[in-house]
Amino acid sequence: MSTELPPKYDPQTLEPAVTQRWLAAKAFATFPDTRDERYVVMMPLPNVTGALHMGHAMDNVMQDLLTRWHRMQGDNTLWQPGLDHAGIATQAVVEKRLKELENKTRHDVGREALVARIHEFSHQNKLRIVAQQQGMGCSCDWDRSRFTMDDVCVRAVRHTFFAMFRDGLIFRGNRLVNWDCALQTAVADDELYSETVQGTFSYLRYPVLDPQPGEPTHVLVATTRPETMLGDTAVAVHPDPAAALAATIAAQRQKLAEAPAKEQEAAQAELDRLLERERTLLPTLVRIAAMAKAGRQLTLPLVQRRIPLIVDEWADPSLGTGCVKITPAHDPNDYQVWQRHPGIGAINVLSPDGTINQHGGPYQGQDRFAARKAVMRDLAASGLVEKVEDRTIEIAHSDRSKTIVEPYLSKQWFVRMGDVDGGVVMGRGTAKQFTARGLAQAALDASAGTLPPLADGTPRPRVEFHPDPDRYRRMYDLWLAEKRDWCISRQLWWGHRIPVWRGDMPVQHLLMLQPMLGAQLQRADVAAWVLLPDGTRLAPSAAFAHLKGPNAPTTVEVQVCFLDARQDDALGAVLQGAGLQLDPDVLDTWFSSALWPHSTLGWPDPATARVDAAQAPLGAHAGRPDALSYYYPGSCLVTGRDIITLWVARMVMAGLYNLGDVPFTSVFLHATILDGKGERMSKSKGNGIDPLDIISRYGGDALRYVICELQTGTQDIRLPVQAISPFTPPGEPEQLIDLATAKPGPYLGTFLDPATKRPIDLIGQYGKEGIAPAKATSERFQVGANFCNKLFNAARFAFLNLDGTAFTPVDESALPLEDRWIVSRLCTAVETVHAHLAAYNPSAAIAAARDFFWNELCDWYLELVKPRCKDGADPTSRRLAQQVLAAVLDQTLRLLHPFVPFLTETLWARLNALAPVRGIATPFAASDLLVQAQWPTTNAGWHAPGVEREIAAMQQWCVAIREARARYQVAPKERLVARMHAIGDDAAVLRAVAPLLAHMAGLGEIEIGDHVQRTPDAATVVLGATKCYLLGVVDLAKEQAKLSKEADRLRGQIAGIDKKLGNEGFVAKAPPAVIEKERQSRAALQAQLAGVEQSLRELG
RNA sequence: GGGCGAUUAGCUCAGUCGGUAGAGCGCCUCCCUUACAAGGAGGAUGUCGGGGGUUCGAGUCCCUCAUCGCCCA
Repeated sequence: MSTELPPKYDPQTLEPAVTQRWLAAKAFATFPDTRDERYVVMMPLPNVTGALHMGHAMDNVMQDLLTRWHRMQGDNTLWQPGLDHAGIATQAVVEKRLKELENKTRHDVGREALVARIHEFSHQNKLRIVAQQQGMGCSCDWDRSRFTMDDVCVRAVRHTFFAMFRDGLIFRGNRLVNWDCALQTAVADDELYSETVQGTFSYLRYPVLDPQPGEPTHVLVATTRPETMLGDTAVAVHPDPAAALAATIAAQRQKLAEAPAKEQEAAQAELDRLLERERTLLPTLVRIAAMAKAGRQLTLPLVQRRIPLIVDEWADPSLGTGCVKITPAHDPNDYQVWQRHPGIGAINVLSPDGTINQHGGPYQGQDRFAARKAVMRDLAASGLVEKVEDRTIEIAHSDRSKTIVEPYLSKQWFVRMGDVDGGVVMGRGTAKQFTARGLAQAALDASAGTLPPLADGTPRPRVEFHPDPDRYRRMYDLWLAEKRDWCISRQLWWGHRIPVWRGDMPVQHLLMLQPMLGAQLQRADVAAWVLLPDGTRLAPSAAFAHLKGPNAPTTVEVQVCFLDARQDDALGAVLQGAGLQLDPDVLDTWFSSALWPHSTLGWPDPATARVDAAQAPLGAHAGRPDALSYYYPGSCLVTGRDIITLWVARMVMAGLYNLGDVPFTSVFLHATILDGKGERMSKSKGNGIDPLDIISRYGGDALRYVICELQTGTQDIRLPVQAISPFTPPGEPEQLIDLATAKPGPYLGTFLDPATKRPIDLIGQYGKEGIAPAKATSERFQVGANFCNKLFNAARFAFLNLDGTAFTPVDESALPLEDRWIVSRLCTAVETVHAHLAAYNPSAAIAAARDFFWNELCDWYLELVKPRCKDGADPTSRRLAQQVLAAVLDQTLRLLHPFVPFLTETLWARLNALAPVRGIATPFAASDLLVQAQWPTTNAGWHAPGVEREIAAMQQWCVAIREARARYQVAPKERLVARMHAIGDDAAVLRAVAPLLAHMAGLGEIEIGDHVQRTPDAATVVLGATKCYLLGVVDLAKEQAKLSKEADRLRGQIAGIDKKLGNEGFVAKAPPAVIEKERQSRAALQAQLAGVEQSLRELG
């Protein structure tokens, strides 16, 4: 392989070549070995649904940064990559394409064919995602890549489900879910978005059954969804409407009294409205409340059902009609009312496809929106519609199908998060087994550090959050503390099917089967439950006893789960014969994600985990321990804030439940990437950026550099996004359109180009509409490309001078001043970068690395050694310079590698070729590939504080002289004569650095001492007690003005300090050290002022 | 409605223990100096969101208001 560098920095050719080298060498592969130090990062598995965006880029770069850093430190480092099948998101995309391209629904193609199509679709995306990750330089162990639908993961899901089901932690229950009628599945709260739509508010009259004299004949209710009245099971009124309304009125009076002027009017209007209600509506409500307490009933119109009038505080007398129709199966609040009044029951009137079911009487079969019209028409015909108002309504939509979701009562599977009588056995059968009060409590204990110690007494590791431990732990704890049961069933075809056979059975039938089934159901690899009609859950043996007893019901529900999936085939027919069916639903994607940190390592049994032939085996082999025992528990989970509850908490629970140990000990939460307007980046909004677009424009290293720089702490990041205008004529300079200020276009994801007023399409969805597609980019990444260009050129300069550099041990203290200085600064840089990385502060780390490289190595050291590298320089000095330059470049490349791996790896190869052995007193550890090289270690002998002070003085003088040169417009090439009036230490330091200063400040001659004299045309530069005269550059009048200004500035500063020192409080209370510091700085300023004043006198 | 966070240079952000504010980009001046114009040398730029308070001293601690964001219901 040639290590020659091209003349220009070109990431587009350089980076793919490096990727090939790494992959060919399997540089990221790792295996269990005898090292105790290990570092394990489990990639937050991206969805297979689409490509990666900048959020993933942040996530991946942070992981790679930590991974490379630890790998270089010699840890056995595993970064486990993989992909998530993302149940609903993926199925929705494939179904949408099916509809668009073939006009078919999933039911047209069937379950098996649909799953096959999704597999095919997933495969394409997997390739794309891996290409993106490799373009970013991700150093994952690709031979261990997993997919949540792989055999290994499928088995882990099965085992976990089985164990939780057997332990009674998984159960099926009746709950209100968000129902997506288009996809016909429950969707999670985080899969919803809300949108304002134009709707109506209909006032309906429900007849009172047998009204008594003086009682109202109807009760008025109001609703935005009239068709749900078919499922009403009650009407509620407040138990004490008078008191409730009085309280609201009192609160409004208070609000009015405190309202600022501009809100006065609105507050007064609201108060008037409430008082009006008190006069007109309240008497009726009081009467209705009394009727409710007397147990009166209503007739539900259209379906002619009797429903009770009940009292419940949910009915607010200040809103609507003061009475609320209660539809427990279709409204979350009404569901709560039902929980408080179980007697009223719940009636679900919707079929899964959103049509009215058999409970809707005459409306059965109608779509819910058609039924809404029909219900209103029929109610109006009966004179039961009081009025209809137009109203805008916030309504929840499914993010997957973009349709309105319906609250829907259905049977779903849940994981019990709360505490359980007798506790939950965690890590059953492992050496780490313990008992927790419940799953959520175990995860809470993990963050609090209150898990019980291991059997040998050592404390169990806890989970800590970075970089803000308290804040993020609070988010985690607050969510877990609710201990809300986790709904894990999804009515989809794509995913891990719920492995439970279930069905209703006549008790007689079940008892007949007992001789045949009884023994099977007792097996350790079979878990079964019998559910009585009242919800009681019994184990088979208890159930058989109970069902033979006196209070036995006639039918029961039976649920059976096999540990071994093959039993579904073997015994399925038998169970089917007995009337059971395999549950059609699949598991929530997060269920398999929760297992990721151990399923990928082969749990429950690495020895029998089936992986592809080309992949790293998970079981023990070739004398190595198995992957699970070596790599679990892992080290650090890197992810965004929004995932704390969805995933981090669930991984901790699953790890503790299956293995008795946490999956990781650190959680690094990085920032969220926002666009220029502060909005979250999203593909569908068109403000997202594909990392590959940045890479093709600026390079992967530039992308990484800037991402590291952006990650400062807890601060979210604004990344202004520009579109590359598609309207630029060929040959003309590219136009960028700022998306923060561009007006939105006709569709979501489109914008108007301000120059041409034509729309552009940022999401590639509107080709049919004739809208020009445009790529997004961000100029922020130019900074990263500039850095890389600088590094490339600095190294190129070094290489020009390093050919054949040999290593000879040399004591650091014997080096010339500038060599000792750069080595000392390097040492500080290494310590600083390391400390910032350890504190999860990549921005501070890369800033420290950059400052050293650019501001010290390039700006000073490379310039300082140039004379020693020239032809004709002293050979010994030249040889030393080469050795130090090679050594410093070596350490710098190592230090920068985790940030910009492609370029540093390229330069490393060239350095290896030119100067194979590098070091100062001893040679550094060699490595063919930088990715596997040793992280720079600090060397106490390199620190040279005295040298740093001398060079700092030289730099100060250099800058001051350059400033004077600029001010007096001295040509760069002109060599000046400097006379420096200095005494004592100052003079000694100046003499030591004089040759360096002369070179750097463009001085032809320097004279130092207390005897030097200025000339009238000399510029004077004053630093402390020392004055420097630059001969022959000055315009006398200008100089006088300048010095006067300078003297005024100094007097001002001194006056400031005098004021402080004159303050009795300050002198009395401030710490002595602070006072002393002020005194010293006053003395220094005073000396400088004296110098300036003298110069003024000298000017005349 | 509840919780969390933010507000510092034109832009994006740092700012440790309370001791008179920094970086990068952008801007201005000069320079194509034999690694780099994707560069070098120099320069300008701030009522630290507003108002109170604590303190000898507040960007930093406390209260309050305003604006913006996120999460939860």
